[in-house]
Amino acid sequence: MAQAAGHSATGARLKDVAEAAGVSVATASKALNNRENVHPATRRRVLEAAERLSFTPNALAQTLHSGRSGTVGLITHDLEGRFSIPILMGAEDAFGAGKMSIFLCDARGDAIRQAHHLQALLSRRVDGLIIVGSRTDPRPPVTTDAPVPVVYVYAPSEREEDLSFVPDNVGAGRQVTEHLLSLGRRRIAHIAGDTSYAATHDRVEGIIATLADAGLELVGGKPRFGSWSESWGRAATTSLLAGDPEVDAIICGSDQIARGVLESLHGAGKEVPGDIAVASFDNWEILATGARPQLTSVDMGFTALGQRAARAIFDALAGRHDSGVHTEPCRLVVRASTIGS
Amino acid sequence: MAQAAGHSATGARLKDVAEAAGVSVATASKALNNRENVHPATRRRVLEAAERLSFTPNALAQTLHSGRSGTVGLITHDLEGRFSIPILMGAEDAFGAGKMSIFLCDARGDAIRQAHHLQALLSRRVDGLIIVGSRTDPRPPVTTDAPVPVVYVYAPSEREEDLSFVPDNVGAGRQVTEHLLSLGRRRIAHIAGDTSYAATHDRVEGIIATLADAGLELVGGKPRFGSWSESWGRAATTSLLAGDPEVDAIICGSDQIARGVLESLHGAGKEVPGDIAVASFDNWEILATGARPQLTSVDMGFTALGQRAARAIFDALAGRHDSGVHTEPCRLVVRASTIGS
DNA sequence: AAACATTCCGAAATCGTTTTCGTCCCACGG
DNA sequence: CCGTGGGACGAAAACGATTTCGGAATGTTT
Repeated sequence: MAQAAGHSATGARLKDVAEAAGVSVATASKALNNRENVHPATRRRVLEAAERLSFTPNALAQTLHSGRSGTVGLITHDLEGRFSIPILMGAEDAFGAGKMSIFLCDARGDAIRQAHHLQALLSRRVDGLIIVGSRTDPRPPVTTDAPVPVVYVYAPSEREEDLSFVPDNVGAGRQVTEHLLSLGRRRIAHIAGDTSYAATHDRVEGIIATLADAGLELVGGKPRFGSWSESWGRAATTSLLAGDPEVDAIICGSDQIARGVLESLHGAGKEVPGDIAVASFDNWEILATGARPQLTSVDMGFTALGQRAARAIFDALAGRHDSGVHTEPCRLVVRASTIGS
Repeated sequence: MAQAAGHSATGARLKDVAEAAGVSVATASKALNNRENVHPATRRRVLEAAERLSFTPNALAQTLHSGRSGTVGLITHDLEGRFSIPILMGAEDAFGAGKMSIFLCDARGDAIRQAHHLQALLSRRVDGLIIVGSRTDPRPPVTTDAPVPVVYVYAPSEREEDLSFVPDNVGAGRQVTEHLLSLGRRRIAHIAGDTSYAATHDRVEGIIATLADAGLELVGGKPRFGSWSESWGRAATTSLLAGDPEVDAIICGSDQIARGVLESLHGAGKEVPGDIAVASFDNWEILATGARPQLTSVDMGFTALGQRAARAIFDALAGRHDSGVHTEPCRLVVRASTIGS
């Protein structure tokens, strides 16, 4: 039991460095932090000692003293990491390499778990919080009186005073529609996703508005709502071709739906994009580039969202507060399903 | 500049609670931590005060004093979060709700970034480290003298003294082969993934050994190596059918490959699983359940790996050290691509 | 040589918590 | 009535770093 755990040597403390260099801890601290009033020779001795002992400052003690931990918490509700990993990476980038570390916690859509993680993060004195939702519908704020800046990503907060960043789904709908129109497609159908999602309706809005600007409307008059699945894509395509065989482009609510659509079109003997062009949303690489032909898809820009969130926290920390729901532009990635070779 | 930042109220400190309750901080601490020698009435007063001020102990100060942070670091090299998120969730589960928090950092396969994250985590005094690789090939240890227990997951460390947990790819190959044999399939082919991956060869080993036990060998005599892509699945299937048209089952190196295989089989007019059964590895839900028919696939058990890693860190913290590469069993998930309705 | 300005350095306070010792007071037995 | 034991509480020392402020040593003027 009381055996030597071996790991007791938690590394050198500043005190050890100071002793090795023959100075006080105060001087050692100043030397290491490039404070003034330290003799060059002394500084050198301290630096050497620190190097020799491979000294690493205890970030906890630093935080305790300064009140800043150089840490932000990221609470996600995204079970697959589909959103959170790119957002995490974007945030890490924006925080400049090494200046900040990110605590990622998975709340799994559970309010209890979320509350627990929130309190754990705050008690570790994170300097900011990023909350990632799993859908773009507004959600209740995670707290109303956090002592640090909070930024919502993907799912905006219902509170106006809060700051949120979401992808521009309406714009995404516009972009993909304009792309198809520019290719000369005029009989465009939309096989949408789950109608309970705000993202679904935003995309529809962008699509319909763009068509209207061109004096057109959707084939069949309205979108076909269903679910975010390949099987829905297959089923919808079958019924679409039966009812409106002259369609020349299909916008799909997601890459998954598009995969089903492609399969059905292939089975029906339709050429893509020769007979019918196919485009979708999400740009989920594994699905979009695995498809045949590869899918034209709108990238939702998760990395950019993460960067925006990180910068917003930086700004808030500097006293520049912001609020409201900000939309971030998406990016159309054109592949062979719309402009075949 | 020097304007009130607004967030100065970092919450109540123990000192505030003590004053509100009319006791010393020492007594307040004892009351909150259920130490003895505190009068019940006093304890009640303290608890009420803490409640009223919504007091949250500063975990940093606690860690500084106790040396235990209740935190583990998870450094991942998995860009997509495909492995790390399930592993993270498994670890969180094993650490009992709320006892431990997990710091997730993405090193993106970059040694510099990894070193930086390592030092950041250690300086925050994590109690343990979990290192997640992106492939099962042995990798150089992240450090040789960490002051805390380190566990490698998915990619094992090259050092024998280190502790690693990896999925049992050989066993996975066995399981899927036995499944097909039990269904009466005898002419089994294997369209494998990238030959540079250790996982590829482990799976091949399991498959060939199991076939040998049954007095069989692979159709074509050996696996067909390629890449982890749908297009490879399509291409390999075409050449396979041309050379060995009597094949009655195909084991695919990944779900992605399987998707390509299914598509080619469909195009060739083969029924799945009527004419040919298809099975694969990874059980990537989005791919496996979206396929038609849905894919029988071997789940690599990431969550279980995360749990094992967490328990190992717990054990090491308790003085029970372990080492070597431990394999964790995988789980065959049977779907329609092998046992059609 | 005295007065003064410069450097350079160290003692001590601070951050918020836990824990170890005292100290105080009350009740009890002798 | 006095000594004693023990329960309740508080002062203070950790934990490891930063920062303020005062003091010592050196150098520069008259």
